[in-house]
Amino acid sequence: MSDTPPFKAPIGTHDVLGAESARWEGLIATFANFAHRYGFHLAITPMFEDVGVFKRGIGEESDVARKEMYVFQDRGERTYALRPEGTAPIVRAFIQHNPTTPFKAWYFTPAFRYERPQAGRYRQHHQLGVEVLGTEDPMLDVEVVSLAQRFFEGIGLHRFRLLINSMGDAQCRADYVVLLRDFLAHHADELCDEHAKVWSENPLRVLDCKNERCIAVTNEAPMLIDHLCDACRVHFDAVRGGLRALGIDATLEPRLVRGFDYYSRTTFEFISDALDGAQNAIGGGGRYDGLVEQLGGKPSSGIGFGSGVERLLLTLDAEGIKDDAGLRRDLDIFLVDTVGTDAPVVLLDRLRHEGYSVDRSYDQRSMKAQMKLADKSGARLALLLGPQELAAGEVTMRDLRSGDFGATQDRVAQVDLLAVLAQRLKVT
RNA sequence: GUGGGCGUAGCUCAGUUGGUUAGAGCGCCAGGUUGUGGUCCUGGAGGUCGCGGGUUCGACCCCCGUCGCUCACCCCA
Repeated sequence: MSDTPPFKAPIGTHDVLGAESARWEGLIATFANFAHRYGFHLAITPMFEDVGVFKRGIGEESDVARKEMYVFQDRGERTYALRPEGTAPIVRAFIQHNPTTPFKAWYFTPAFRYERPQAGRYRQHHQLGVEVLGTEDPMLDVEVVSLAQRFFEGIGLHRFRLLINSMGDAQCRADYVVLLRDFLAHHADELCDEHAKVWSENPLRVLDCKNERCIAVTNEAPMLIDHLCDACRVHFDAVRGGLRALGIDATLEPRLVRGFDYYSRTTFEFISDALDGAQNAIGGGGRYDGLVEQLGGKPSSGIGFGSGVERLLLTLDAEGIKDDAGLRRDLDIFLVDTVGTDAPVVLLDRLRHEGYSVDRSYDQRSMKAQMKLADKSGARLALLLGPQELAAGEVTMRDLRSGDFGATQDRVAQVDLLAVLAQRLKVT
């Protein structure tokens, strides 16, 4: 025994094991399935990038870039950052490889931000998301938003809302910010303590401040949605029209201003009404028509969506959804072995080769103990292989889910086993 | 970075105004006769009471520090 304290997972991180990881598998598999249906392929990019990828991408002034990134130097003195979000790396890869467009990628990735952890917020969290690069067709906005919507519905969520807004393009947003800045300058002393000082640095931030005083001021402020240029207006109308055609209810929220600088035109956020904390956004995204150029590529538009896995799980709990889209994985078969020869391992190999999920117990436990394990495993069937069966070339097949205590078990000849299993395990 | 709450078995917690061998439920292990689960019964293993210091004849309990967890602000997923 050592007298040093045991190691623990770093602050704000957590291990996902056992029953919890089964839920993760379910969510990820479901998302992958939806992404494939919408024509996306999986993109895997490095967990760390040149720090500039993120600084230039999300904006040097953003909180994330300023104080939340995990930045480090490798032995070659290169400065890297652990990815704080999923979009910039995909865009960097898009520029580097110049694929044909539209380039549609989905991802599952950890994201790292140095923040104080709290409910639904971690230093390492995980996101599921999609990105589409290379076209500004508003139908893509509709597809991305509807993919998110259908995914949330698919995992069983009910109590959530979709908020949508347009941030305009570089030109009309800049024109609007002049208006807003001018307006705020006349009301600076009425803002909340925080924004009274810093409103000038990023006037848009004031719009989504939850403080009553800021809200009172901004209620009278000009809104970007009323100052879009014609092109942005037409684009946004097309997006909203498309969503309406799909029966997806998107509430216009002129105050919706997302944190990263790269957003333009369509922005959206999914809010859960089941989460009562401040961390109630279960997903969000938008268009980033300037980002590719920002990172050194040819002007090219893009749109994406991301959702936090931990927060989705929290939301499923809050809504009382136990089944997680029916993706719990239980064993098909648990093998009980009291012979202690090679026969059981050979049988396991055969069954697994056939595609069944099979487990067994180890360390020569009593049959009673093995049956308890079989029960806990959730397996549908127990196969018993003991001296009697071995001698007769049979196995005993016992149904573990037959509700009553009546023993529904049969002896099956080993030569017939696969055929019988196919029958028994086929229909659920 | 700032502030509140909490740290007792693997988990959820109890622990009387500080008093001697620290408890429960669940979980885990083993039994309940002759190879069989889910209910039930019996027994068992398992705790430096987060860590360090202080007060005291005596501290799980009081004080200080520290680390960790948690919740909130900020921002986001």
